[in-house]
Amino acid sequence: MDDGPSSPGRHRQPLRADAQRSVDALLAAAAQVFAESGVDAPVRQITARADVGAGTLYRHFPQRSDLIAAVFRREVDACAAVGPTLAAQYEPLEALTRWLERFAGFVATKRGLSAALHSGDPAYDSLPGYFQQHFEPVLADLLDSAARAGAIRSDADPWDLLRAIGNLAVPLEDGDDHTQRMISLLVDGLRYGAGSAPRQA
Amino acid sequence: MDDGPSSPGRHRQPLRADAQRSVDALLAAAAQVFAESGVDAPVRQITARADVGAGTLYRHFPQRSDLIAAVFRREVDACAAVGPTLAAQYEPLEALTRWLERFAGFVATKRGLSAALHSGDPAYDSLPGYFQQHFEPVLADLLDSAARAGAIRSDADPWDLLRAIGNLAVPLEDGDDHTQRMISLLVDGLRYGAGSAPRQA
Amino acid sequence: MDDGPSSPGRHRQPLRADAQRSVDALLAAAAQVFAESGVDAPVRQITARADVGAGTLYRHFPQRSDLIAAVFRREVDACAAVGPTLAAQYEPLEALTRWLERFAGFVATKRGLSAALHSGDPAYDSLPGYFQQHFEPVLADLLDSAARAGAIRSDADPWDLLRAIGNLAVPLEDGDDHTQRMISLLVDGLRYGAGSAPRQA
Amino acid sequence: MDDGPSSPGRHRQPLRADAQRSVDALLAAAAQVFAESGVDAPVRQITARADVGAGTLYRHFPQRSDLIAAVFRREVDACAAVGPTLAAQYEPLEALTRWLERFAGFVATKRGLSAALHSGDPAYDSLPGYFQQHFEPVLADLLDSAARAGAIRSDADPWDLLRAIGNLAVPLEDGDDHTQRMISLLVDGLRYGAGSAPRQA
DNA sequence: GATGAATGAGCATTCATTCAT
DNA sequence: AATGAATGAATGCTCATTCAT
Repeated sequence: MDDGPSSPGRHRQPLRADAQRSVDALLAAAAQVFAESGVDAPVRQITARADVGAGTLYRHFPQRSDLIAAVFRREVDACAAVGPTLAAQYEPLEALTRWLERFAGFVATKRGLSAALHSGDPAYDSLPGYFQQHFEPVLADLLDSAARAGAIRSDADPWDLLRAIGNLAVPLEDGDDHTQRMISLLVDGLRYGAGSAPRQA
Repeated sequence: MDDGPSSPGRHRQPLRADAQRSVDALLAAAAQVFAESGVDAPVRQITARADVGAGTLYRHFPQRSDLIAAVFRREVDACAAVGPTLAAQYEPLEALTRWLERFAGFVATKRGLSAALHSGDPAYDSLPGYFQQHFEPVLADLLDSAARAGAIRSDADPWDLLRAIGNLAVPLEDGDDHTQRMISLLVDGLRYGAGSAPRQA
Repeated sequence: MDDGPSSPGRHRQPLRADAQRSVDALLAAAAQVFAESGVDAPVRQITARADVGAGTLYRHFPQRSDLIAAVFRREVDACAAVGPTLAAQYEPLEALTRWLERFAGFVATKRGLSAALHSGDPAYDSLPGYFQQHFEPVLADLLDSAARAGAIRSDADPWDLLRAIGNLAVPLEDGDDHTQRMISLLVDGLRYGAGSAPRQA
Repeated sequence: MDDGPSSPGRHRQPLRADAQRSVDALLAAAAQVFAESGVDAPVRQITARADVGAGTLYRHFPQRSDLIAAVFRREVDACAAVGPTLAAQYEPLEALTRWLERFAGFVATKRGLSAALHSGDPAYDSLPGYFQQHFEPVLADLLDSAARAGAIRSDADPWDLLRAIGNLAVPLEDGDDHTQRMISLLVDGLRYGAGSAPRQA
């Protein structure tokens, strides 16, 4: 399921020790830089922090999106993995809400990611597919469960919701829970018109 | 001292004829350029189209946001003005929905505006205030009416909603009404838990 | 006939004093650099020597070939102008030979020019036309006169000869008159088979 | 007669089998790459095609010119060998002309070779000697025969001619026989002033 | 006031060569 | 011997902003 950093689909190919060191340094550096300056931070900033030549970065991550995907892979996996866990622990609606907040948390710390996704720059072309592939099934399951439980309508499109929250979830000043309120509102929208009425016992 | 285009609050000081001509040309040019290439299009593109020197632009619009605000002023005013009109023509909930879609339409055609607002670049610092000042009261009224009519809850924060839709409203491919669906969902969220139950008679 | 450096065909537009200074500095610097390092020397080398920003160079000479043409314009003009002069002073064959040597002298000091002409790089696309336009008519006249005098054949193609000598005329070590010998040989080739026999009185 | 590819003068030392395989692969790959992209094609292109590490190339061919010479050795030998053959089949002048065209054909397919020879880059220093050593005697013989037959003058310098045609023979667009015409012209130059007059019986 | 020339830091990217593995 | 990862200087080019004219 996992392989060399730049060839997400091929057969695993063990990296030489020095290469592995470089890749690790780059991922760590990029993670920091992305957090501080956004995903479109200058390449140099990353290589400098990783103490690595520019060519090394391009060797392992020929496309900018390759680096982004690699940096976020762990986080994406982690976030996606939370879906089933929540589904097992909470009742469907609660699980859904919690996961959306979790997902928003993931997005919010990725400054510039949303912009990059819509920039039209071909260097980012592969990213939407990457995210869709990893997140859509998870959300689809959560929506299904909630719908089957009668808690929400059954016509919600998971990709629609992911895009919406992906755009909504902007980094905020401390103490501002705008994103959370908006998620709550969206979920209420899903509940509205579901089989069971909202209020009355 | 004057309120040349960049100082909206001061005492009016009529521009010299040539200055006025420059400002007009810049506004027209910027409007076109923003529409074609987004609000972060290169400055030269604008000055070239306006047939004006770069210095002239900086004289009248020292900050990028000054130009953006000036360019959008008419559209902002127009969009804001639609609020009362809709309120007079439709029942509260319908008016609210329609205006939010109108507002989304405004935002969607401003490529890069949302990104600019969150870029952290001080050149855009004054924009959020500008939009808040013009749009918030309008939406507040619409929400109030709808709430008083019992169509939606009464605790909705207009600025929250404006920000949400401002982020949500991304330019889409033809035929994709993602934004409209999401607005509808948000409004349903507002309706959920309002005095009257959604479905049953 | 002559205008702004980058717009060889338009109406003359007097340059501002500072612009003229920059252009002059650039031309002087480029001339030196081309002589030392060839026409594909790094841009930076030229701007540094001219004490001018990189943008200034690109403003006046958007294409590399624009700079080359401008740098060589004087020399091209001078070389082309020598044709009629020689034609007036010497008998046709002598004039022809002398001009070809003069032309070879022009080419020989332009290191890399010939290579640039054949590099396929679009940045040099306009150069062949530039040279053809300036040199071909001059050589055509010289060939015509010599042919009419019966000194050479009448089927020589001027552009063919220009290309040949353009390639032939490579910078040589001091004291090596390879180029001159080859020109002489080519001219002998032209004489061969002309109306009058070579040797016998 | 032959030794390690890079040390033409030392005592023969048979290569290990794997080393020989590498060298062969490199020569084959380089031949293809030179034909497609010229002799100054990126090194990586060659090593990639040879499926060999970069270090391996540098081990066997420390200088770029070593590789070029090795790659062209067969072709050079073949071209040189044609001289005597032609001399045996045709009368001297015809043989001379045909061989010059053959030589031009060799040069013309080596994109960038002529430029490399004059680049001043020390990596190419040894090439002129290599070519001189192989081609000069062949041409000297052809010139001698033609001169002794009275078809051309006797003062032609073979190295001069080789250089001239080496420069002249530039890759051309299809259907353009510029090079052939120029060779013909040069040969006519050689004929001019020879013992026998060109035309009159 | 207007102009637009000049600036020059900044960026992505390539590639010959070295050297740890 | 072979590998190929790493290096990092070098290069062309852009563009916001300033300031001489």
